[in-house]
Amino acid sequence: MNAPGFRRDTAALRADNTARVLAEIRRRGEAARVDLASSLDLSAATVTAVVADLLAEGLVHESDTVTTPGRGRPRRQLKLNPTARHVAGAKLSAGSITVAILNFVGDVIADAEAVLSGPTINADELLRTLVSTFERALGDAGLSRDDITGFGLGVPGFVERDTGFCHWSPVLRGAPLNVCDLLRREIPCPVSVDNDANLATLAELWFGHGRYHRDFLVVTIEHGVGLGVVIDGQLYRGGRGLGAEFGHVKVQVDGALCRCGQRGCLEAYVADFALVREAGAAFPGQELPRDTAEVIALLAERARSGDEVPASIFRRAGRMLGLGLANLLNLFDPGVIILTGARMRHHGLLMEGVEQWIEDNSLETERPHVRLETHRWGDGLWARGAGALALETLVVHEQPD
Amino acid sequence: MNAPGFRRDTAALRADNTARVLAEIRRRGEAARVDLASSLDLSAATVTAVVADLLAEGLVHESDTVTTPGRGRPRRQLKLNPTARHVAGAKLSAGSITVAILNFVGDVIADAEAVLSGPTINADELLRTLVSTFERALGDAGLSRDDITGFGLGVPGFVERDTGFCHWSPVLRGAPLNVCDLLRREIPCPVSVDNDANLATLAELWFGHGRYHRDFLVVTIEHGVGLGVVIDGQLYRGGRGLGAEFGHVKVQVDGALCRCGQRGCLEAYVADFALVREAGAAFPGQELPRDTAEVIALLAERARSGDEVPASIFRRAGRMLGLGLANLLNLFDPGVIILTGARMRHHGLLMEGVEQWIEDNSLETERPHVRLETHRWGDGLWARGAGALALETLVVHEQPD
DNA sequence: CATATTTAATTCGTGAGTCAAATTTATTGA
DNA sequence: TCAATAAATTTGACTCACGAATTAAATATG
Repeated sequence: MNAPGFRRDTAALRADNTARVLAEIRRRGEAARVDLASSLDLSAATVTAVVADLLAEGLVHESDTVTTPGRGRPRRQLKLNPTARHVAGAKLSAGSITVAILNFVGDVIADAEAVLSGPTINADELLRTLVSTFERALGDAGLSRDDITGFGLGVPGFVERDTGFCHWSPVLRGAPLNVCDLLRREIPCPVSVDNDANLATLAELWFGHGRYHRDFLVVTIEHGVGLGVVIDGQLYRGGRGLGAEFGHVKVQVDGALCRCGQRGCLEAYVADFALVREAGAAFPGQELPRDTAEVIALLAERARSGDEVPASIFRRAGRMLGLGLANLLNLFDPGVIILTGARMRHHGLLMEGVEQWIEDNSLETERPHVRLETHRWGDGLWARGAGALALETLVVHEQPD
Repeated sequence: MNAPGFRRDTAALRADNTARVLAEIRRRGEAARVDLASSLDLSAATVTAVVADLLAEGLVHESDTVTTPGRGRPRRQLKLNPTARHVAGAKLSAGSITVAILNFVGDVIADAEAVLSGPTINADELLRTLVSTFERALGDAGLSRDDITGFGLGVPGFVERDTGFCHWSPVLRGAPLNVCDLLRREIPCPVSVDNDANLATLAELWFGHGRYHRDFLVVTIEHGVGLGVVIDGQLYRGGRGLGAEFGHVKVQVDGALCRCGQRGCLEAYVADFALVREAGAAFPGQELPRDTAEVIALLAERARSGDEVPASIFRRAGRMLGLGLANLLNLFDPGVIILTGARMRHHGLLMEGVEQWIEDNSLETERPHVRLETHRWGDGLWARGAGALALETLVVHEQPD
């Protein structure tokens, strides 16, 4: 949008206003035309025209529920037609794939999960498992492939949304690889791929806290550390499409080895694998559980019960995270940072002192401090974000109507 | 632009296209209508209409020079009318103030400099010196205050452009302070204030290498370390207007003390004062020159002649800079980084190994590497950028015509 | 030298968008 | 039953950008 060479004629104007109306209705759940006019700063006439088109297309319904705040002609509430479109959102994680089916409103109406053969897979297994899981979710939703008009997939690692190119992933072997092309073999509708942290951010932007902010950051802490940057209501992916790689920001010169092969990455101190690695050193000779999550739970338990060594592991991780967050503040100056991801379960341990650390390491102004919002969302978050990605492309593609 | 509540009617469309035409002419120096149409992806009819308005307003002139590339009707080259408007740009540095007068094209037609009473000044001295230097420059240009339609000022430190608020500056005592309000007392035209690194960036964007890129970073190394971020052709100032504070990004946990009071800031390793501090330790008991630049020149000379201690100072600075730059790559993924500022004179020493460092510390992809462009611009850079800031506000303000 | 060719710029007609103002619609309060 | 009120729609004026046709101004050509 707004690209160089974007033709700014009146049709584009209308398309833009239509998209804004649609987004506003989704944001509010339901809204009367007056609401839209005042929120979007459009004239009532324009809103009427735009809405008329949307009603004719069947994308929006007029609800009869007459909410009467006083006298005067009652406002007709507008809602998105949930069944107008359906999209699928999928997320590749270490060891599993989740697929969700979303309706036009953005509600998850069905989902399915598959366990993978190991922590990393190849392209072949990705495609096979993805399709079968997709089919299962479709069955649950009572839909067929042709009912799906958009497919979004989240992949951890260095993924370019525009091209669908995956340059490196901790989960997917065989990179560099064009994931979009791969999926298109089996999926008939438009396919989009993005970094998983971007999808979590999209979910926040469309359905979560982000609806009420135009500029914010989302930091995800799970198997890795991810970042999503929202600037003026839009997800920012970097100048060439591969930015916001927070997990591989360096927090230490010649620091700990990261799974990406570099040294001193934030992930190498904060992510699952880093904590597990430390656990190995903390309990030498001791048998540790196979499952990563269990190791971390154990570590957390011991830290909480006063054991100094595991406590220091979390302390160091928190300090590095704080350093990284402080740097984000310096560079992006957001009003809000949303922290999310599974690791937020051990939130207390990790975040202990982080806020103080941030405060100590960011410039002092008279302005209100940045707000840190911790958002422990369900696993659905990721897939829902992938669905949002699909919905996004959907809307864009539909504009030339 | 594109703010929530931005009314997208046809008038805004025209205003936007007008601004684009103006910018394109300035970018190219001169251009025929066909050029504009193809570059901006507008129809010839639209360009004719827009240009007609600009000609009528006197902002643009049609040059008679008939450059004939072949047969056919010769193209009429369009140029900005240099004398259509005049603006002033000023820059506050440690120990001096520079003021430049720019014509509508963006050429510096006069400038003046004043030496300050010391490395830091108060608001009173700022205003007094600024006005007297401004008057001198005006005299040189043969203009009066009323001829100036915009005034831009660059201040190092934490400065908010939107409000004109200076939260902290290494040069200006008495912060927090609203610099815009201060200047308005004496300057009759619209006043804008911004962080100095942003102005250098604006200068690159309007007049320098940046004209050929839509996404890039500018890193300034001088008394401090500054950053400017250009996203999609627009200067990005952070979510709340105080972002891109590269100099105070932390490159070391509990690191060297910075003049801002925090620890581990990049500036505390790379900036002038950091090098001088190190020089003091490198030559204990030895008498060092008073002047910062001289100390650094001495340091550089000894390093070049093989003295290991001063060499290590530059080496460490370069390494920290490399770390910081690598982090910028991870977060912004620019295609180009422009390095500028006075310290680029010792470019060789500082940059030795930095490129390697960056490469080692950024993710490996099959894409072309980021391009590092070193741009040793004259001192006029800053003031010219301040002028660009003034020109920018000018154009925006003129749109509602 | 007259004419065709080529390219730049302008003009004109059309479709579409937005807006403000007037109008219609639906409801409440008196 | 009838004003008052507020939401939604319709109407009319205006502007914009576009494409096609037209005009303008040069060069090439025979």
